[in-house]
Amino acid sequence: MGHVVNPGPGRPRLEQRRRPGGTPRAEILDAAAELFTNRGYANTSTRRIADAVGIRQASLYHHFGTKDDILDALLEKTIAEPLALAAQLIAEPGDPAPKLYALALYDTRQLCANRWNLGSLYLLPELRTERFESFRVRRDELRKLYAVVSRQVIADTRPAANGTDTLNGVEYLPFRLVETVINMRSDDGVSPEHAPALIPEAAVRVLGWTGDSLRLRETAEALLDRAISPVQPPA
Amino acid sequence: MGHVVNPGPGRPRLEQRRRPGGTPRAEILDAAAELFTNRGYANTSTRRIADAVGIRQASLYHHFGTKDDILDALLEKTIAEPLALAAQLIAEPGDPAPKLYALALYDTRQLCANRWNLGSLYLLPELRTERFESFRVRRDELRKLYAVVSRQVIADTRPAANGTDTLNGVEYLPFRLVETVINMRSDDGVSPEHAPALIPEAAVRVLGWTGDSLRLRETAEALLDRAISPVQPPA
DNA sequence: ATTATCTATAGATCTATAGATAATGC
DNA sequence: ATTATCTATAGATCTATAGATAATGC
Repeated sequence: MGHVVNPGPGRPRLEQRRRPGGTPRAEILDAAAELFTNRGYANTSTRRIADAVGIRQASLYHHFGTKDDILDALLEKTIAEPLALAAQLIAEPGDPAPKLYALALYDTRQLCANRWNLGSLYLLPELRTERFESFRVRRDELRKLYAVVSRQVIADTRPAANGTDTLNGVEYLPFRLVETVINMRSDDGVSPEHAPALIPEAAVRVLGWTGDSLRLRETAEALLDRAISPVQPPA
Repeated sequence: MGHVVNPGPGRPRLEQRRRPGGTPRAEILDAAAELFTNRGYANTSTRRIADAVGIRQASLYHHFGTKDDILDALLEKTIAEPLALAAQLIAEPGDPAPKLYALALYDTRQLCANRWNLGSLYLLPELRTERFESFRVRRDELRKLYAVVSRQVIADTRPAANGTDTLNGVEYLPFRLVETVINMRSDDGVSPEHAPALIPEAAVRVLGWTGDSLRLRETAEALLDRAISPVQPPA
């Protein structure tokens, strides 16, 4: 009763495997993501994570050194792809507006589509501790890349406004607009259906960009197709 | 050593009073706000709050029934004034754009000026529990009032766009824009200096409003002066 | 009598470690 | 030999309650 076919080396579990993910590590991360987002990080005990996976509490420590390591792994997964995409788009030639739109669209879709709303953990005061320094630095990089493209859009749209005194912090708004998807999802309990059509558009408009929305979106989608496809394994 | 002049009835404290606030309750709330925002709610023990106030851990329970009650009191204080202002502005006659601008300006200023960035606690998963139902309802009301004024601004600016299919969720963006001040302040460690000049303007522009910024701001400031002054005690 | 504090503690956690055990694969 | 699990537990919390104590004010 309860014993299952063993999937590999190691003593078998007492209970059934009950989580998506091919490895114990993936199962633990999925269970932790659900519990952290629904009940809070500090309020989720390692015991409870283990229960959700179907292993004993102490067995978690074979896969992660500390509870903080689990949270850090989850946060890192949310930031890696947006960061890579932003760097890639900036390195390419081309108009900045479609780049910003593409970046915002990709992030918005991810924030809507992810199984758990992990962005709701970004403001956890726990992340201010030294343990999460590396995550904070990487998120800071993403924020800066958004600002770089945003300044390019402003320079492109209103060349006269390039003086420092007219740049009144508006370059940081596109990133913040994308972040609002986290709050929308947290409050509504479901992924905000309008966000992918709304947020990227607002991100360029708030910078003063005026132009044809449909054409911008098409160009951005094309950029995304080219940028993301090489990431897929070559079959 | 450490005995002080007693401020009222009750056994005197062993330690000095060390917090702003005329009452023990106010001292506790200030200490809790600092600790909750800097170290996290679940990571802040009642012992630590008491230490910060200069009383014994058990003495907290004379002023608050549970730890959750402390958090709830802090959250309620952040929502009461914006809610009253929003209701008042909506009840008044006049153009909607200055109303929305005034509301956003008031909230942005509060979010910047408050001693602690309590908004960073709004996404705590702990707030999903039944204990905080009443806070969630009140915050929901504020969100809805923002949407009401936003729809009026849209109807005023583009009467043709009033059909449901063209209202694609943009009515909720002004509220979300104001919320971004919380993230700015959390990431920057200081109050975002540009926010009061940036956010209210973005809130109306994102709805398609076009017009003279300076005049809008003046009208909104006048609205605020009239709306807030009756709240002050009549000397 | 009322108020605000104190000391002491019950009872329930929680994280992480030590060391045993049962698989696979060389 | 390596891997992944298990049992058992040390040591450190943490919230809330019970009941005593020292002020003020009627």
